[in-house]
Amino acid sequence: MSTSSHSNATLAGDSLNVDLSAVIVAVTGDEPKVLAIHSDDPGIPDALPSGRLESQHRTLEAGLRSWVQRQTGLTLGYVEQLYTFGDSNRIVAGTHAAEEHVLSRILSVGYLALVREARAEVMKSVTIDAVWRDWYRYFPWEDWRGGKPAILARLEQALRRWVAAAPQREEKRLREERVRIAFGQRDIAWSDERVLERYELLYEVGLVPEAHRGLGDSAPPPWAAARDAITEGEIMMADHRRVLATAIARLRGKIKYRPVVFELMPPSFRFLQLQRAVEALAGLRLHKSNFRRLVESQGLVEETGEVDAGTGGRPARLLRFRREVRLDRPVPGSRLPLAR
Amino acid sequence: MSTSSHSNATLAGDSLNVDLSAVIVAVTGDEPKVLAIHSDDPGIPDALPSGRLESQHRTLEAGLRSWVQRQTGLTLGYVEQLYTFGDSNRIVAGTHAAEEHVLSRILSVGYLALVREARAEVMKSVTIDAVWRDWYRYFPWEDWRGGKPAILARLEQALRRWVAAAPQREEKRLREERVRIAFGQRDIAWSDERVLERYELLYEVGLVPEAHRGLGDSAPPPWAAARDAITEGEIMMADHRRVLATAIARLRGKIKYRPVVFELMPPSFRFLQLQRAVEALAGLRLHKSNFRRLVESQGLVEETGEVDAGTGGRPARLLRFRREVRLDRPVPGSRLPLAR
DNA sequence: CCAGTTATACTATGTTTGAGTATAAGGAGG
DNA sequence: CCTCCTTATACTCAAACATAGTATAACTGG
Repeated sequence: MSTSSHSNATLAGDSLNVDLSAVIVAVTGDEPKVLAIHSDDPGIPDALPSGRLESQHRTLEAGLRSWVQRQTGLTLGYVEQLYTFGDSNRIVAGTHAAEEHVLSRILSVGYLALVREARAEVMKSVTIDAVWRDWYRYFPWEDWRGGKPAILARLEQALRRWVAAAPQREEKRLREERVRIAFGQRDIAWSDERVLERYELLYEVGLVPEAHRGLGDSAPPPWAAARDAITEGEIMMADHRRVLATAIARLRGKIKYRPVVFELMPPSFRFLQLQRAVEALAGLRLHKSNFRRLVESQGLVEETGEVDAGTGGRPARLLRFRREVRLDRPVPGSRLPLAR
Repeated sequence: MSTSSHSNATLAGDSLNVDLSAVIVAVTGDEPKVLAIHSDDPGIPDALPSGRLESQHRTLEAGLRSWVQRQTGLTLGYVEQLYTFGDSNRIVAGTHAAEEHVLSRILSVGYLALVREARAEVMKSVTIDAVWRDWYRYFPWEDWRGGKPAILARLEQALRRWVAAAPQREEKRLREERVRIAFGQRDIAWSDERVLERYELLYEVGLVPEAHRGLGDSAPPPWAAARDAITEGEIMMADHRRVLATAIARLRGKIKYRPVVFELMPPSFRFLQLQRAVEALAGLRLHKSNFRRLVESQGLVEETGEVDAGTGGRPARLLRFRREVRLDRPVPGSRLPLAR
């Protein structure tokens, strides 16, 4: 680009690229789904829909929407920025090393998008293959709906070995505490929201295959003895699994105080259907009548007047989301004790 | 990349810069403070400490810390990413216009940092002058500790004129609703967290001077009749006021369910002092004994054993934050009714 | 018509919050 | 040294909300 060889380059001698990637979530039946770009080549892991920020994109969000449109055919509705990742991990050597050791730093802006039920409307272009995946495919330890997931026993075993392998006493205590908080042991309860914390701990400990990627030392550490432990939980391209973990954590937090689930529901639905959707996202089982009361007392839904037979039991009244409720309505209790 | 004349350029013909800016918060006495870069030239508004991402910066956060260190002499502790702004508003004409109409897009990553009480340790270098400012200087309508701020009456009046000036019926209803939610009118209560929503509404309506900046039409719209209304609330450089609004909103949300206030407190403090700090941030008065009960019941503090006389009343026991409490500990009530 | 499944109503018991009152312990001014 | 002002701390009581149920209703499939 004109003048000197590095003109207009922010990072002298380097180039700066911005990746936009989207975690597009839907709920089908009882399963939380995420849209993934899948390659037929078995060696290539799934990726999130993503692309580079281009100059014709007016805003970051517009750029994201246009990439998703191109890659999946989907037009996004609800979109929310998640986080901007820019670690040195993401500084990768340029493809043409001959060009004076150019480093290309990648800044990656992650987004969360919510769409209504996964229909067949996803495009299958010649080169790109977008598929809906159960998100627990990538995070099997996050689904507690059927009780404690079996894989956790193995992970916890490996984590205990890591704790035991600490060089000093103090270091050991710190490791112990981190595991205890992230995975809810002893007096601390499992928290559905600590998805990112858990993933990052597993990454750091080396219990997740991408931790040994591109670093030469591809041998797993001694505490990851059982080979199974590190192969469960499917890997993703680049740091997309981390972005997905961020998205799950954010969404799990948000459903507790904002009525965002309705972005994922069809126009009319049954109570239990709504409950199953929330359970799918949170990875937890909820108490039926109390959940019902919660939703009713907040005035989030109204009856459509219709009834759904064919559920295999007593027919249910169909509900719709009350449009009058602002999407980002805060909870009644402000958590701070206000004066007068 | 490479090959063509636009080698390594993400944005063909353009260059991409990343700005890092920090909202550095402290509480002194009863005032919420933010660190601002102040120019002696009266025509230049305050700015947030900020700088460009450089290639030697390993991570975005490291870049931020190094800029803050350089500009203010402060070494940051608690830091949290806020948001990445990348609107076309921020695409500004390059300094060397001769160079084939180069546009330089600015991406701006905002951070929130919390530091202990504003001490004199802020550096005064030759060129840069960092000062602690009461954050309500920039957002006078956000401080309800002394009752409804006087300026709000004027803003609401102007907003009513804007609503009335709507071309159609439906548009009018929409404007009415937005104002009602953002500013807490009718049946909706004022929410301390809707800082950004309020600022963006004022911006859109043109009640804030920066809305008419660089656009030629520097004349305020008819509904901003009273000139005073649009001059209150001090302006900041670029979109820094928006970044600050984002930071205040985030912090006000966070203090309700995470014990982050303690990042702003001295090593030991009185109960009322803690309450005043929270009140300063939230811009609201709190109920004394209920606040005390809340803090005590969560086990956030412990007595140091010492006592502080000299408060003008009965001497108070001094407290300290209980280190055992994890900083990002979630609240007990999960807001979802769990099963079994 | 019986078992299984889903829907919906209702209830008893506890915990948390909102809004106080009451009392304690200092300083300053007269 | 008594009174008023300020701050601190303890305690109370009712209303609101949450937890963990039970009970009953209404369908389907075999």
